[in-house]
Amino acid sequence: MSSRDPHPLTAFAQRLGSRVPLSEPASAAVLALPHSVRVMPAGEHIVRERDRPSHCCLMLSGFSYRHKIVANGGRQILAIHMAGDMVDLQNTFFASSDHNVQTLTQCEVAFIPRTSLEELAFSFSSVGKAMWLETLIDGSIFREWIANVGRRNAKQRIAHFLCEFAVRLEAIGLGETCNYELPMTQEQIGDVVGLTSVHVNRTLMALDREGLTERTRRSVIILDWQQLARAGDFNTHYLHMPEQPSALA
Amino acid sequence: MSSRDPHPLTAFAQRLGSRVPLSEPASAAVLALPHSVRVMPAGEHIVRERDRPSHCCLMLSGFSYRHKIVANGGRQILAIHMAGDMVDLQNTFFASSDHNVQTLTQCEVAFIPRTSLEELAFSFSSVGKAMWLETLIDGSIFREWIANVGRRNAKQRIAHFLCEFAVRLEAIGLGETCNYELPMTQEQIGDVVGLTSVHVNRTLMALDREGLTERTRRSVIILDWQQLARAGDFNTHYLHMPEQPSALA
DNA sequence: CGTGTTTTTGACTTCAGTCAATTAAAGTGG
DNA sequence: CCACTTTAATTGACTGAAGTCAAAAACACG
Repeated sequence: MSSRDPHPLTAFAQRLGSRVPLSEPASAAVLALPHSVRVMPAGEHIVRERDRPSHCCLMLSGFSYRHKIVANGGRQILAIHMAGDMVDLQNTFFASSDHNVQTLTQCEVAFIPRTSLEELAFSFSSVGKAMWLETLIDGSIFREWIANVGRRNAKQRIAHFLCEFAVRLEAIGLGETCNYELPMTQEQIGDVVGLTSVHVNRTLMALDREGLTERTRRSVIILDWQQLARAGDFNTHYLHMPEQPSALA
Repeated sequence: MSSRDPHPLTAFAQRLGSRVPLSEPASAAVLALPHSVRVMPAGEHIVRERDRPSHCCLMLSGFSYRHKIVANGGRQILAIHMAGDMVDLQNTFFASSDHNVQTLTQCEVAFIPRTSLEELAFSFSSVGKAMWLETLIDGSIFREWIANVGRRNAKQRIAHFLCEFAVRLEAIGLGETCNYELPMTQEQIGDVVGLTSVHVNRTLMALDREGLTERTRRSVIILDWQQLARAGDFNTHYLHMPEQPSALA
């Protein structure tokens, strides 16, 4: 997943293959996708609302986020993306993007022409199905976030987010479930869960005080996974992972 | 869209065709999909969480909704579906559903075997692309709902929902944008926008008092569309409609 | 008509937001 | 390595939007 990988698209091919088994030629076709790799600094826009992106962007390393700005200037983060995620399948088929995508940390991203991706999806139905599944899983996560923000209180929302991030990180082999770096400010966490940074701070400290977590700066240690998952009403079902991660078996 | 339609799938074929132009044979293949039509009473489950649906369900008439139940028993509605919507593309490709789908009113639904739909999608890339677009639009609406529930206040959330419902209804030729039936109780509206029924009631009455709407029981009359859209921070962009409805031009 | 929803209203509570100040950490350039 | 700036985290006092509880009024429906 780093720039020293033999081929930048290997991780992507593996991800697709974990959804739907890919034949040799299908797998080769994925790796043969035309692409250009770029390193982007933190805080840079990958896609802006109203853009018509001609390229789809695949995360190779680092973290990015999608967000919308609402009337009073408030920002809502809609998704966090990490290595292996196709950031912009959502927008490439639309006339124009309905939201922004921005890097959270420094990122390596591979830009793939929309048309090549589309051709590939329809020449290899296994690849097409795997890509479709990816977008369906994105949708499933969106639904869980609607429920998180709409019907859970501050403690539940934040605990849920901490669990989701942990599980997704582990699924791609970065960091352990119970000890990881969360590359976000408390303000950004607030924009994920629909709270103010002040209240995020108070809630995070309460989780620490209750012995569920232990934070130092950006590092999160989950001391009691079971408790935190219970507190956050968290369950991996909606992530539709190929296999359950060990910690939750 | 009613049972007196010559063919129950006509509306669906038209919907797909409005996303991506369909050739004669592609269109014929859509109409040739095996299916069985059922009339379901209000309040019935179409899909339950953890189900593995073998059929995908297409709305022919009536309204249904997806929802999740959270830890404290609260319910969050994730989407409202109306005639022409594919209700369960989301779940048919997963091992098991991650949420419930239930009828809101009496509905006519066509059940289509998952496998037939999948075959069709990959034998006609136009159909496949149109279906993919449908799921991407669902995703776009989910994202807007995250922002609605996460970052807007009660008045904005409800105004936004009233606008969205109006536009979607008009897009399928049921009711006018500014005068329609909303087939939901205030409790259900609350479950859409993440508020209690009491607060929904107070907010709806405030909109009436301000002269933006006029309600009698389930009927909604929008007296000032511009104002209501502004109040709800509503903009049709995220609906990615083939053409803009007249009222918003 | 009576019965069960649904809507409406009022009084009171609470969770989360606001505003503002303080502390801590992370860079930055000399 | 140290002053200097900037950004992020933390804390406190106060406010306010939305929730809770409970009862009354208005409908819908058999």
